[in-house]
Amino acid sequence: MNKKNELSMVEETPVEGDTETRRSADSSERAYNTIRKLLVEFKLKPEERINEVHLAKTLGVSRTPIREALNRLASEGFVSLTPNRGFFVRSLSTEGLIDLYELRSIIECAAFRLLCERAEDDQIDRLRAYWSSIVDGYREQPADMILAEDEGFHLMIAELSGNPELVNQLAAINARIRFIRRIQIEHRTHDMSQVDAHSAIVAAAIRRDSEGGVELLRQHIELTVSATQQALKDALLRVYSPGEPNERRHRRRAS
Amino acid sequence: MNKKNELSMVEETPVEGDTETRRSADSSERAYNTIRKLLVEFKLKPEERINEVHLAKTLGVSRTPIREALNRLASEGFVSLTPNRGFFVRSLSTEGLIDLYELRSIIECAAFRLLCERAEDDQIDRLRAYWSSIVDGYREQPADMILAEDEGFHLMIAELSGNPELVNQLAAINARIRFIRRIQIEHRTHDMSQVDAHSAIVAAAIRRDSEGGVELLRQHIELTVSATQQALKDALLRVYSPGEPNERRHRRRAS
DNA sequence: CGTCAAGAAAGTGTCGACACTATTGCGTTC
DNA sequence: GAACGCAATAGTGTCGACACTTTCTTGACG
Repeated sequence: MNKKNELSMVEETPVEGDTETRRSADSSERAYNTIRKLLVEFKLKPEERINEVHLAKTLGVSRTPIREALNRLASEGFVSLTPNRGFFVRSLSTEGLIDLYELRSIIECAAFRLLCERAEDDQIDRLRAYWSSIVDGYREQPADMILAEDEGFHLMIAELSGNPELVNQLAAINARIRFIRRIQIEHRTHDMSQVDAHSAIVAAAIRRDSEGGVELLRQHIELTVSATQQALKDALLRVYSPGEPNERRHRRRAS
Repeated sequence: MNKKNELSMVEETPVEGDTETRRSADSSERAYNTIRKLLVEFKLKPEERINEVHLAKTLGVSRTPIREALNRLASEGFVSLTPNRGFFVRSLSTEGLIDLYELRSIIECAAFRLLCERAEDDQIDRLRAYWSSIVDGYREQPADMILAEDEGFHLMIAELSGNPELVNQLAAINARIRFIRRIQIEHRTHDMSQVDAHSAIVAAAIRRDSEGGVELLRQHIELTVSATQQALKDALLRVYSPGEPNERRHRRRAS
């Protein structure tokens, strides 16, 4: 069997240098983070069946924490579970992504409205301060940094809505679209417009211009979507790169 | 042997009558459903620590499926996980509930707008047909039935938005507030208004009156919230009722 | 009497093993 | 040589066991 697979490039050290049977801190949590990263980076490919034993060996743990992680990832929509057949990587169509962005837009716009209604002045000022603290040199950051700061900005809006459920939802959505956002950011197609948009949104928040801010947000996100669609095509192309056979597709008997 | 504690009133038969070592169909799934029901019905009380071994014995399975179920329930917000200390039943404050309803309102209103924009005429007609098929005798149904039909109605709106993510979100939210909705429905405080509201919403959908329908929905849900707050108080009262001793859960040998 | 420490008990986190199910591969039949 | 079993293989679902951590108990000390 070939398959000294491409997964081994994971930076997680399989086993710590400790001869005794000392268990590592929290296998389940580490497994969760690692697998999620694999999914996010397309190391595990859409539609692919996930082999638990294989993964367990790669991460140097037993199947138990792997399964716990996969269960969590399943309820978060990263993978799906078919009884007696195992976990499969969620398929990622363009549609699916658009749906997610639409959901994100809904959540964020609603959050902004609530922010305008409810947030204290000093909270809004914290938003302003946060953004102005990172706006300088925003473009020059590495992609991961930009991504984190952008997510932070939008999450802060959700927080200022005063509804923690909105924060949770947005965080979950972010996690699911992060991989493609990173790709998109690396393209750097519309950097400045993003910076401007954030500033404009802050301004709208300060004057508590609910409808104006919502419109800005909507456009901001919509702009991202169209840029993202192109990025997605590139990504998919890269994933299913012609070099790889990648064809042991699972067919259950077609009736 | 069996301690016959209060959990055993769960209808789940611990072990199937099969002499051979045949495993039951899907322990994990059954555990998930059972535990969720326990949570929904306050058999497991807010803030309470969940004892895995105990639960495992009660359901007649090992801890593995229990833990898988709990992990799922954790990502769905039913329970929380503290490392090395285990799972705890999510505390349920009135605020938390209001936040959830607010989220629900956001999702549903957005779904209705999308429905007005995108749904085909025959889809909307299916909504109308579904509602008119159950509107007769709606009041006379048992609470569980009403609940299911009401959820079905609202889910259908989400489906007609064309965005499956909205359906997922709404379904998840429904699961989390179901327990209190049932209690509220048993109170039967505003039956007719609910029936009327649904009919009015259908009418708005038919004439694709986006804003009108949204307003109806918002009011409909808001009405539910206020009715629910009272129901919640009753429920909490019942849970922590002084009448029931109910305190030998994990009180091992009182000295 | 309160408080603190050490030991006991209870409980979680992970493991390796094994039963059961799905899939693959091979030989047989038409 | 395609379709159909049927055995071999691979992989998931669940279990009981045990190491490690937290919580409770007990008893010495102030």
